[in-house]
Amino acid sequence: MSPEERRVAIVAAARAVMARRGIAGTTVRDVAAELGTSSGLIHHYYASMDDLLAEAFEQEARADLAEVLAAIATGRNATEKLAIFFSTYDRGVREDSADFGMQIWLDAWAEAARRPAVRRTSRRLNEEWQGALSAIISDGVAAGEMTSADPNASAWRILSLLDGLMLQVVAHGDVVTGEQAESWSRMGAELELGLRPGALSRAVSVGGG
Amino acid sequence: MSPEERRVAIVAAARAVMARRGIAGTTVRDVAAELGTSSGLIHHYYASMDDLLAEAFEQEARADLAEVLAAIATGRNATEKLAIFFSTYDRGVREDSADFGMQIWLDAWAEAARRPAVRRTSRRLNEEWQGALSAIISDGVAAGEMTSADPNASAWRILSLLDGLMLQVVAHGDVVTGEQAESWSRMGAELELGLRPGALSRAVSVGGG
DNA sequence: AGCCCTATTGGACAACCGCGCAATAGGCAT
DNA sequence: ATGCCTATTGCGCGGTTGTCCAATAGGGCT
Repeated sequence: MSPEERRVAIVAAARAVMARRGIAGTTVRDVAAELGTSSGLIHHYYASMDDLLAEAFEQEARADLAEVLAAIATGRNATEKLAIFFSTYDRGVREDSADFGMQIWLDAWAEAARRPAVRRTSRRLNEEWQGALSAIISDGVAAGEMTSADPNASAWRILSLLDGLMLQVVAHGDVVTGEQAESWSRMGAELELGLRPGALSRAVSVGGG
Repeated sequence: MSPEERRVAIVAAARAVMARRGIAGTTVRDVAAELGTSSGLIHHYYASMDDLLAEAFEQEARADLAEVLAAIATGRNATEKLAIFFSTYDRGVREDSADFGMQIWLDAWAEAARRPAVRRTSRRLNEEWQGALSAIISDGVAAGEMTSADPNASAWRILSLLDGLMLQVVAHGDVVTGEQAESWSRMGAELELGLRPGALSRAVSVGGG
């Protein structure tokens, strides 16, 4: 296996373990076991565990973002794009929780205070999520589909509401169900943007329209 | 020192270390050093570290909750109580960040996946915050001050929006400022409850009226 | 075939963790 | 003063972590 392929394989293994055990729970030996190689090999390609974790978190988060952005791009107007945005979170919530990567965000936010590399990555990715939402809202306002006195603030509110609700689902289990988090965040967004109730709730088949 | 005093002193030391290093970064030896005693003594009073951390976190979080509830009790109607609720968060944001305990909530939510005792405590405290908000909203709706089709859901939305915004402030610094988080969450609550813009923004001096 | 380079191994290492235990010390009742 | 009781000590145990390194294996070039 070439050095380039090996580096890719190591990060892929780290992402798999991270999705299962979280950032804080990912160890060198876990990654090595996932990869089926020795632990020493990881340090032959990555100088420190912090570097590997930061790289793996960035790729994991960015892959998720890219996937959602691609799905959003198929929407034909701002309202439809937002509906698709929520439907991707819907899909994430309903999936087998082992595959759902929200736990790594909880770890990233908590670890941000102590790991500068993780903080920078986490912040940058959060800004990109907010920026994507803000752009959609601005377009929607310009097109007369929705109203917002401050698209920037609206985007932060919608994203933070979703994060806050998902946080309860992931951290505390069924104190808030995934269905409630999804439904409530849609309702919050509709209210925020002056949309009629249910405007974001109708099923939108990704790629189909 | 009597056993009762000693238990109090141990938890106090644990809270001090926790505020400085976070939940995940608090070890038996750290607490012992803070207390000026041996590490063995901690286990003479607390069966496991998980128990001690959960107890310390619970006291820290409950003290904050009690303080806010006491301030809220001075409000003469639901709208005023909500305004006071936000003003206490305002105070927290503007304080020296070293004293502001939001970081331990980030740790608690992340550690919930790995520490059962912490998860139970975190969940219970979050439910109490939501319950307090829900009660105020129900009263406000009954009194005709505000509207909510589902006070329970409204309370979760308001709390989650605030948590999500504060999360950005604590984890990422000035990507969202404390003032923005406070202002935006007030606006979200006003929208959620059908209050006129600014209804929750006017200054309410705690205890004064 | 022979050689060299490097990917890879597998374990050693020090530092840390929670936890438990035998020994001790110090106060209080007698 | 004596003796008991328990708070407290200090260290050791087993296990974990990230990191490092000498040894090896295996593939490509001469």
